Amino acid sequence: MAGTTSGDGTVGKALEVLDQVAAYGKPVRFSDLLEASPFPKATLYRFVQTLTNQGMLSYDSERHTYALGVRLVRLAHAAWQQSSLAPIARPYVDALAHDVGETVHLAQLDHAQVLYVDKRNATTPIEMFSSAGKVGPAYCTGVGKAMLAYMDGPDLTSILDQQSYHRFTETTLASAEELRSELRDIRENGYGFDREEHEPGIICVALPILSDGGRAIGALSVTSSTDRQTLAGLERLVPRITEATTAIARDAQDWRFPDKQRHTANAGTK
Amino acid sequence: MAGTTSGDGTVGKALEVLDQVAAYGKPVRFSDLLEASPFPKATLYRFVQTLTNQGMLSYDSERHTYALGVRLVRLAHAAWQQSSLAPIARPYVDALAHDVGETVHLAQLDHAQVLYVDKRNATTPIEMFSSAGKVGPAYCTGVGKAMLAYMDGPDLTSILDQQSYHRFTETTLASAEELRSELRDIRENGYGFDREEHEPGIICVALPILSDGGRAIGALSVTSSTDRQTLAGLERLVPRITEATTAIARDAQDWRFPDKQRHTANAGTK
DNA sequence: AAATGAGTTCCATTATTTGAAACTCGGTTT
DNA sequence: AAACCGAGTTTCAAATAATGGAACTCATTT
Repeated sequence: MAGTTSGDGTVGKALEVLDQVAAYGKPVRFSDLLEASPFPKATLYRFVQTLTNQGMLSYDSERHTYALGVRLVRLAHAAWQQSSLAPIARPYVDALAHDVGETVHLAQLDHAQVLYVDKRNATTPIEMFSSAGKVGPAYCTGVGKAMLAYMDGPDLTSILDQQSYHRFTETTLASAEELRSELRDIRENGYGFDREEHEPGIICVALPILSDGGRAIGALSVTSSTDRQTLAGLERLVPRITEATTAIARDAQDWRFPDKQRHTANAGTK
Repeated sequence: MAGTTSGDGTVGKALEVLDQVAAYGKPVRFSDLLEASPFPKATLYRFVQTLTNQGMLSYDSERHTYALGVRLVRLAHAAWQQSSLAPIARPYVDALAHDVGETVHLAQLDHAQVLYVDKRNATTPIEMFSSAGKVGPAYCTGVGKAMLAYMDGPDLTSILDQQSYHRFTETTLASAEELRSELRDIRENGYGFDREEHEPGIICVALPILSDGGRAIGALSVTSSTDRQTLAGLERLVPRITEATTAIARDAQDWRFPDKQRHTANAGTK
């Protein structure tokens, strides 16, 4: 009991402090932190000290401010490599982006949100963390819907319940019912669209990346604007995108679980 | 006393587990972790549970494996924005890379190591996390030496003591004494070179990014190969790079500490 | 010179962590 | 089929580490 937010003992509380610093968005003084914190001064002080010792926070002794530390960056780098599809998918995403000449997104599901883990844009060369690491809504993005389409039961229900269903545009699917019906269509077709549901003028086609077990372990989308493209035009890219998603799925299976191979039902297709 | 590695109570130990998972490099089973861990089974078990609850680890229930969690990626995204020079430096790094047509690195010091926080390469467009988040040795890289050159006293000594002084190449400075002498030169000139000290055939020129207080808050380097460039050729780029470093230093001052402005001695140079 | 306030330390109390051992549960061996 | 095995999970009294009210520094303000 005594649950503030997390409930997971000391470690949970310390991590809460990390989030607080992250939420502040810029280097933060101790007193600012104290104000926004549920912990008494001495306690918070010790947390901040520990986290700083550990490299999770960095302390600027000139300004007396704390910021998120570089150890996080190192850990995130490792997280990337081992728990995201990005390193596996890279060559395929590169090739796909090159071939289609449009923006390509690689995303995974993080609880009820979409986490973008990679992005390739034909024109602007790089966006670093600013795109990777970003989160977005699941219910009104192509990649989000493509992944949700391959879930069911209580898992899906729980996620659908957590969506905000904010009506960003005219076409936003703003209820769980509409969304469920859309998800059925997507599952039938094997791909789905974003019909300006999140941003006016922005459309995309998205495909899930499916594990052998049929779970969506990620999704790939090609995004464009209504100026340049039509939904039909994007739909013509589906075969090309499918090449990428199946290749990524295959490699993910091999790489992440090289020893324990599964009852590979669908092997040998080409 | 009782010092395993960190010593910072429960939080330190939990973070140690995170590092362990990171070091493993791929999804890891509980028993593998247990083998490599100084903690008894029940203790480790609770840590892993807590970290999973907290989203710092993710658990794959099909394979019974743990991997670094996505919360890290989100936190790192924030760390980037607030505690690295990357977002501030971006436009200048872009412009510099474009002008010089060579690879540009932006780095910061993380304890005794160099942490690369951004990279721009004229030819290949993107490398995402694979470059950002990477760490390298301080004593034999251009950026590392450029930053060390602006440290002194016990801080410097402590860092010099932590270097491995592995002799990567013929020209590697393989002792603290040689390095100290080199650092003096760099401080005098305001810039330094990597004379194939880390990798044969790879040379670079590096400049520190200096705060008003004269501390090196980062470094910028232009890297090339002996095939294409000479040290003298790189040296000719120093004025152009200086433009970038001073601009970044100025913006860093303004952005990170917008309220408390310093006695800006060097303002108005175009 | 006194007062303020941010940041830091102290220390007895209290709650949490600790870890050996016991248990559960799939799967394998006899 | 019964016994076994090993990975993973839970239990609980003892030990340890976290807690936070209050006192203290030290720089800045009035």
